[in-house]
Amino acid sequence: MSSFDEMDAFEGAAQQPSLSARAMAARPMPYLDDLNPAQREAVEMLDGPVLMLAGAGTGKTKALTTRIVHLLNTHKARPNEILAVTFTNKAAREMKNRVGRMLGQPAEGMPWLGTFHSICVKLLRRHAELAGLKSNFTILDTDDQLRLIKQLVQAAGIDDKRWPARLLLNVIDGWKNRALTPGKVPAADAGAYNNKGVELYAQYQTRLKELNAVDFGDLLLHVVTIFQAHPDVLEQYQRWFRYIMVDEYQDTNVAQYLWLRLLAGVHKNICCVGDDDQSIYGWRGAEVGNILRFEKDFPGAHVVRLEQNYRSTPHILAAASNVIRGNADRLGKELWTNAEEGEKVRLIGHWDGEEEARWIGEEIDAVQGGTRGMRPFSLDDIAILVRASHQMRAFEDRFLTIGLPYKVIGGPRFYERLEIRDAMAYFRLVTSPEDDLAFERIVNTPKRGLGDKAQQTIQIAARSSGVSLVEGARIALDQGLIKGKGAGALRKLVEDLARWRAMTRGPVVEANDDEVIDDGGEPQLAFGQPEVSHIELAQIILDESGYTTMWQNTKTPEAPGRLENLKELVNQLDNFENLQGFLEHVSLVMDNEQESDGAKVSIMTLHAAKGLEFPAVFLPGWEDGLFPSQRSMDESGLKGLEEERRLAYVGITRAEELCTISFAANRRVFGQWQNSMPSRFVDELPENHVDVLTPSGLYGGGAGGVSSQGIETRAAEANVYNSPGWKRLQARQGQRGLSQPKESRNTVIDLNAVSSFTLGERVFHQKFGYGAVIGIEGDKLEIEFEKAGTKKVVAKFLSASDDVPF
DNA sequence: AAGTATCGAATTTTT
DNA sequence: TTCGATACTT
Repeated sequence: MSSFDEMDAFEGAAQQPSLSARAMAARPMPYLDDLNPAQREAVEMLDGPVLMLAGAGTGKTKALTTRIVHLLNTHKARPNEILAVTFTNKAAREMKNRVGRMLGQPAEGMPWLGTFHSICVKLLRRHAELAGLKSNFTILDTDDQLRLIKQLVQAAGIDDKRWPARLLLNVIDGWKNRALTPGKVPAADAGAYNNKGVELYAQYQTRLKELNAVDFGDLLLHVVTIFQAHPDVLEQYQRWFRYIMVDEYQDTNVAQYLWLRLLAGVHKNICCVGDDDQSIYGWRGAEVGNILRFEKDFPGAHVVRLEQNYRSTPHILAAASNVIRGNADRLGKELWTNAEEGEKVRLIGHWDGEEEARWIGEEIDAVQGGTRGMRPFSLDDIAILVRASHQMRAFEDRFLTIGLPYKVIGGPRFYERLEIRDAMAYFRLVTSPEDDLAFERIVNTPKRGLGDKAQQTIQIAARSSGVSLVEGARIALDQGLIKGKGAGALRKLVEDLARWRAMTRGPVVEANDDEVIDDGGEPQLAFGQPEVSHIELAQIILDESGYTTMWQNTKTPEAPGRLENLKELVNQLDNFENLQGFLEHVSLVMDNEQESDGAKVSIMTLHAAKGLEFPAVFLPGWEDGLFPSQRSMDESGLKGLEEERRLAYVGITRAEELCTISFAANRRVFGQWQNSMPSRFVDELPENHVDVLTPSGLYGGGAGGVSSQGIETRAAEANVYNSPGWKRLQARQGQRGLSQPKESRNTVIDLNAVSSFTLGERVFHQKFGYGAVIGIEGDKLEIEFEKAGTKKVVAKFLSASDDVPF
């Protein structure tokens, strides 16, 4: 499969000539009139290297998509000759949609628009043998990776107390990000991980090959390695991709950079879009240097700056600009806007983290109601952006108490949840019985009485015969090596797996999709097997394996949710032809946007907020040590601080109309009280664009200046009042303030909530679990939870415990 | 092999 | 404080 004629047909471009035909027909270029001069320049400069420096909110996606349309319209390239790379599936999807909309038809004919990883999977499946793999290799998730590495560490006799496997994983990932194969790791770095780093890395790679598996880093690393070792293969692609476009270039790592350079080697038509000021993934291997060096890397490069901002008010932009000015290594950009003045950025200090959460809760109410002299905001318009996810908790607790609907964005994602991974491991094992990692994951889940010893026996049996673990288990059973109740359970498991597998071969396949990848598997018709759809099969697997039962018998508060998720997983299968297609999809597309009903405040990390925008943004926790993060500064020094500053910049520029920054003098960290100084970034806010608010409470509001002097006063105060007695007093005052003035809550909630619970009733709460009602105050109930202690909660979030399935 | 206790650690996480 | 992993107990 190396000729490009085949490639052409394979990718579906030939079957869909209509796209290019249509583009050809579209003579006029009205889309160009929608652009400002800078955008237009970026769109029309099609040939040669181009760096599009696009500040926050300057319409870079628009420019990027228009550029693609323009390429097609001017016949510079056919849809399948354009390589357009993004980092996230979401970005890829959006681009695809927008291009499709502009062309007036779905952009299905662009097979090479996707994430780095999904494109690399395509390439690697084609040339797998050049990397010592079969083209149906599996892609491991972090869980699998870690399990594998742990085994190697153990085998090497390393004390994983002192040298956690997790650390080695990070080291290896780091090398892969830098495109370093074991042989290429520089001597200076080889000392990592107790001097065994490189050795274990090599072993790990060997093991992956044995398993016919790759990790995320490998997807790029293998492709780069193949390109470097096989110039003929590289050249085909170099010639094929006439135009290359890259989104979020500031986030590329070395491997991605090399990949791009190699591919752009012939035509040199590469257009990178990015913003050096928004590089916040350095800790993950991203190299700001890539974007800073662009003009050197690609001689004759044109740099276009997109500086007109369509998102935020001048005050917000001024605040952001002033903060980011503190960074040294910048390409330089100044955002401007035609927007109305609007509100100044608001700054407020609080006594402690709880008060901060309380204040923000009240402020959201005010902003929502249209007080503050602004238009009323919907809860969907409001976001709280934190530096570290543990900060979210204070807000969740507070919002739960006052009944403010919220959603946490970017927590553990659907496919990363324990129960989903378990279920997927079963599916994996059914579609590919040689998937040892999947087997290890579920042999004893649910409990089958197969402990360490039994599993070791299986390992040995498998290894001595050179077969998969499933086969090894069969052998071990036949030889009577496994005893006790485990034997029966294991036999059942092995037989079940075979039986389920037989069911997958039912006459289900209707191969018509344009992306069918022939993995060499032979679709056979099996006779005598019941005809079941993959959806039914999935359900059968979960039921017959006892996995569903296991959760039904679990009486922890989260069990019902897990069962829900499993149901949702089975529903998802509807979108796929078969289990295999589903698994392939999931390994790369880990996101699953669940639409929620009703408007909700969003809570997320600053990292998760990149690329998003909200009319009103709250930025809490601006304290030195927390933000900028102490660890970041300790580990990466000035570089770390600058990345933190970019994070501040990203945070501020998410806001369209209202941006509120806050900090607290005291915060409970790991159960210990700590006091802290306001963030140094607070000092970098420009005074004439900032309104300093005074906290509403009686305490903690003494100082109010933005100057560092005022700040020091505050810190001193904090020390004085840091005694336990004071804190108890504050806590009590806080409690009183809580129940008195706040009765102006959503009446909707009140109506159906008030009388539905009685004293002493047993109830269930999504987050806190089971408990009993010990007090009622309107729609707020005091609940004594079995696990979580006594809490005040709004009735809306409770259900009578009988509702909950066991 | 499974349940319980104890100890230790706790940024950020696009794929 | 809470989570998780490990070690010890039954």
